[in-house]
Amino acid sequence: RWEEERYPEGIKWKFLEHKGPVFAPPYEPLPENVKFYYDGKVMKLSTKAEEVATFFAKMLDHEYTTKEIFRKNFFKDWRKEMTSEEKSTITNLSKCDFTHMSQYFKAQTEARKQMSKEEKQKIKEDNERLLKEYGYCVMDNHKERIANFKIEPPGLFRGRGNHPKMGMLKRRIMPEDIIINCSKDSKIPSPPPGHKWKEVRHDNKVTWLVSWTENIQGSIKYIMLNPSSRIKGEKDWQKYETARRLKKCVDKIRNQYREDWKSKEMKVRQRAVALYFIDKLALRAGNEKEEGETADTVGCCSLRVEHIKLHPELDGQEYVVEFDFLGKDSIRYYNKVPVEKRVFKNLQLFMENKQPEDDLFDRLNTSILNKHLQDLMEGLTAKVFRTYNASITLQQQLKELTNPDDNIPAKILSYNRANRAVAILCNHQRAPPKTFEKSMMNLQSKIDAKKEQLADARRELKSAKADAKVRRDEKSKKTVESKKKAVQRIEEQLMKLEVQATDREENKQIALGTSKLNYLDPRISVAWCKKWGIPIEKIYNKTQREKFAWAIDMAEEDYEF
DNA sequence: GGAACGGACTCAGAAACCTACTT
DNA sequence: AAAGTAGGTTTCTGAGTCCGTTC
Repeated sequence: RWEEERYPEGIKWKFLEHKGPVFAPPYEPLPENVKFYYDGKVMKLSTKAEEVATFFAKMLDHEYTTKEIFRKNFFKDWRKEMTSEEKSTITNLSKCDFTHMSQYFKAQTEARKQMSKEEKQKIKEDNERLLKEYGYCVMDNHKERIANFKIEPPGLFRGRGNHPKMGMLKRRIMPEDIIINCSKDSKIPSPPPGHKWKEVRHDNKVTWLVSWTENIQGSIKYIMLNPSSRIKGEKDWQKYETARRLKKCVDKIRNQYREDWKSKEMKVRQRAVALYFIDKLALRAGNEKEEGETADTVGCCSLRVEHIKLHPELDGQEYVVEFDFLGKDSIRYYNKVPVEKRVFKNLQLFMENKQPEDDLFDRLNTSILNKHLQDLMEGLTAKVFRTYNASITLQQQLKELTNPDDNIPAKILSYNRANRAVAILCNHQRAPPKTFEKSMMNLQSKIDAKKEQLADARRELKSAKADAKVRRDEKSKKTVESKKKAVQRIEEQLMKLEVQATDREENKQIALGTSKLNYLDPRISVAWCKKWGIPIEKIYNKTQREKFAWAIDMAEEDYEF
């Protein structure tokens, strides 16, 4: 039971043994008959140049490949892989014809789909073997699942949003790039034959097993454990405990920042207004980013003047702030929020004599803000507000929306609605599924069919009743009963379908997964299930139940966040 | 102090994959 | 009964937060 184990400060484990990473399969050159054309003429590429060309060919249908920056970055990196002859011939990407290669890959995909059962079974078994050998490690006394034991294969970098580095070549990771972390007394994983690890270290103050430096941003990538592991679960639990501590002092903090709106110091005022946004709107902290290295996105502290508009009055409301900016993953945040007069006046002050591209909070950054929060409560940082507000919203919404008389599907709809309220708060959006319209129509026709079926069943019941009135025998009574049951059953089915339709419609552009997995104290959901007799499987699938195992056996129906 | 940087960890949506149901 | 589809699940890897160190 991991909940009971304790480690000295900063120590993450005592024993760690694993098999090291699985490398991407080596490049397989294209068959002779698959051609690349330059300027209308067949051209045989060197293996290295060909490999990079296939990365582009595989993405040909994606709109990425039409973007100027993507093409420019790709072409620059591709040329680095070319022989000098290739370099002198291939000077213009627009003259490159990858369509034959692209068709070949499509055919391959198709062929994979068409494989016989036996072939598919064999692949499945191979994967299982790989998972069994490399997918687990031993950390202290537990065998634990590893999250990502496969090294990322080479390919073209695809950032999110308008990323300046899109299209750049993500190089192949070799054993010589890899740092292994494990305990001294474990069996140290061996590198592939003929290769060496970059380094083997024994650092039990960190949780990762393998790391390497990626070539696009120069950042470090890690292999770590699965969410079901002790080390992740314990951390997750701690996160929610910190948020619960915030619950106890949030009123005090709110009073404090409201006072600070009046401060003589500009820095304090900015801090207080920013904190108000973080608290009220669940904005992210907003670290500074290096210009030109990433997409231009912001969070609270990095908001610029151009990201907000002030409306002294809008649609009958006073002091409205209109937010419009790109947040994490270049997801747009758009919101019109009535705020307190003091906040509004402060914002006007902060914006005075500034250009649109100037920082709104020019005296503030996340480090200043977090230092202040640390003084208000131990372990408090900006992101704790997101966790706190998400979880408390779920709890509140569940209380408000759950109708004790509802059946299980209707209660689950209520749960999803509560979940949705949180996703909206946290601005968790998704692109509407490509098949959305169609699937909605299918569902509607199912509903129509069910309605007809219900009408039929009701007619039959009516005539059975009439019949029974005349005959007054046991047999016709029984018929009435069974027809009644049929009507009830169909009504229930119809209701289920309608609930499904509502749920899906409301969920069109909302992503529930992120909040469910990362922001909602799972004990709230577990308690709710227990209270209303909802099977936990209706709320959490298998993976989620594994991740939240700690909460499932911890929480009783009276759990309060 | 505070900026710059490296490092380690959480959180993010898209895409690939799988499976159960239809046709 | 094979093939096609829809929708849920898993994988993938990029994008944040936050902390410690150094100058």
